[in-house]
Amino acid sequence: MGDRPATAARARPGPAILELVCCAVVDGRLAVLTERGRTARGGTLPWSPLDPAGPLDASAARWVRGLLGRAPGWMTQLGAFSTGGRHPSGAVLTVVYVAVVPSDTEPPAGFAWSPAFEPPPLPPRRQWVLDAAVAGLRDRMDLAPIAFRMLPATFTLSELQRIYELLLGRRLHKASFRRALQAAFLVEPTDAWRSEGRGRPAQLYRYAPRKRRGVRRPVRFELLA
Amino acid sequence: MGDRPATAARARPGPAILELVCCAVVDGRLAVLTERGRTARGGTLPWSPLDPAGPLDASAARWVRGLLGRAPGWMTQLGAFSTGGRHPSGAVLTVVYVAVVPSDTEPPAGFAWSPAFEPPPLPPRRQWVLDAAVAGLRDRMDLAPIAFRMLPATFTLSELQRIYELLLGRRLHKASFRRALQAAFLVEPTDAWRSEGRGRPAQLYRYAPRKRRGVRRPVRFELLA
DNA sequence: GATAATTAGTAGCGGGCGGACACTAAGTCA
DNA sequence: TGACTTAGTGTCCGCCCGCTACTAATTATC
Repeated sequence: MGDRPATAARARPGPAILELVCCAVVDGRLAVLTERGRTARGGTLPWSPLDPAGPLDASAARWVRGLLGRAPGWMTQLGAFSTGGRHPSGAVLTVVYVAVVPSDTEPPAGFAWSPAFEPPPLPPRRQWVLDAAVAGLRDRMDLAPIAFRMLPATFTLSELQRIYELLLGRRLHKASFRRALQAAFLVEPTDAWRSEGRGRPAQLYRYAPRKRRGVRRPVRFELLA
Repeated sequence: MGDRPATAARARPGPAILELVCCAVVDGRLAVLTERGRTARGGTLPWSPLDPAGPLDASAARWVRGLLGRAPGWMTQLGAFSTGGRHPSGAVLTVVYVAVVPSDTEPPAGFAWSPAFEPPPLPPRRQWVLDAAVAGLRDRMDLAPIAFRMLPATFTLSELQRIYELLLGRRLHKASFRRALQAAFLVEPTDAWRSEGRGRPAQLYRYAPRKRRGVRRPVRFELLA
């Protein structure tokens, strides 16, 4: 297995595609963009043939921007996976990207928001990719402004906290959440307030991160295995 | 192994390859496995044509095991990148894997350990991949037993701490490091001691993680951007 | 209107963790 | 024998994080 063929053409794989897990919070639940009624075995995720010219991230960004009609709030590559030869496109290799968009993003024609935690029946490989994508969001949300990009330009701190709770899958304590947020210099208050249903109106904030260079985490051993 | 015509690459994605960033601690420095004298523009990383059958992780694991003569201590996929059409194989897509092996691993014929932080001249894309790989190790070493798998079966706690310091790029405090390690139930002492040069002999430990279910991290906002 | 209910936001307490210093232990080297 | 080097531990202290309890401001209900 360590040998190389005389010509690269021998092991030439079939075409590769891009696949997108696009997440948003819709109706208070985490939702993912799916193409409906695509195959008998279940829905598909948005996909596109891969443009091999230029950086992959740039190609993916262009495609997603065209698909959604707007640039995603945040996007990253999840990884490459073999399709097992079962993807409708005939591709054997798929590079999966994960994106988040604000709640008010309209799904493109032919697509719909599906609940990420009770999605419509998906083929096992795509279900696995979806789970991995949500886990990837959860793992990175303390290093990248993922939650902030799932919100409009101004938002209440309760809305922000709800996004964190949805992605983390557990309740958070209000006071602790706000204290940590304040210490991180990530948001600044606006002079606007919003009254939503019952209860006291909430102040609106905007995402305005300050410098904060060189925050060194303590070493932690959190491996469970 | 000449370049593939640009038209063929544009018509459909050309072949893809696997590329490996294999790290170890050699002579007290972080080292990466490189193939020497491969091209005039600089060294290359180990690579192989991609086997499109079966899961990518399994294909990569088989290849790396054959290359090194032993299974890597730990391995994960870093991501997929376009080569810019400049890889000697003619591939336009490369899937990069990162692996770590213990210090006593002999480089295969034609390969050598190069210092990861002052590597031989590498083409810019490969240099970028190498940097991203080291950063990936640093980011994941508190969630995966990366440091432990760069050591032999038994090791001293000072050796373990030195691996953390190399990957994190900063000194750690001995007492704090051991306290956190103890609290995580990751190692157990053996009854062997090792005297290395001057100073008091150090007790040898082995990696023996215990259960530790459900350690919930506090929410932290560490995004700098 | 008065009162309850609901949501927003803050104050303060207490435990635990992590960084620092200081110390002991046990070997090598002159 | 004493200086030096490395291993390993005890302890203090400040800060972070979770919790409880409180105030503030609006809507719903009678």
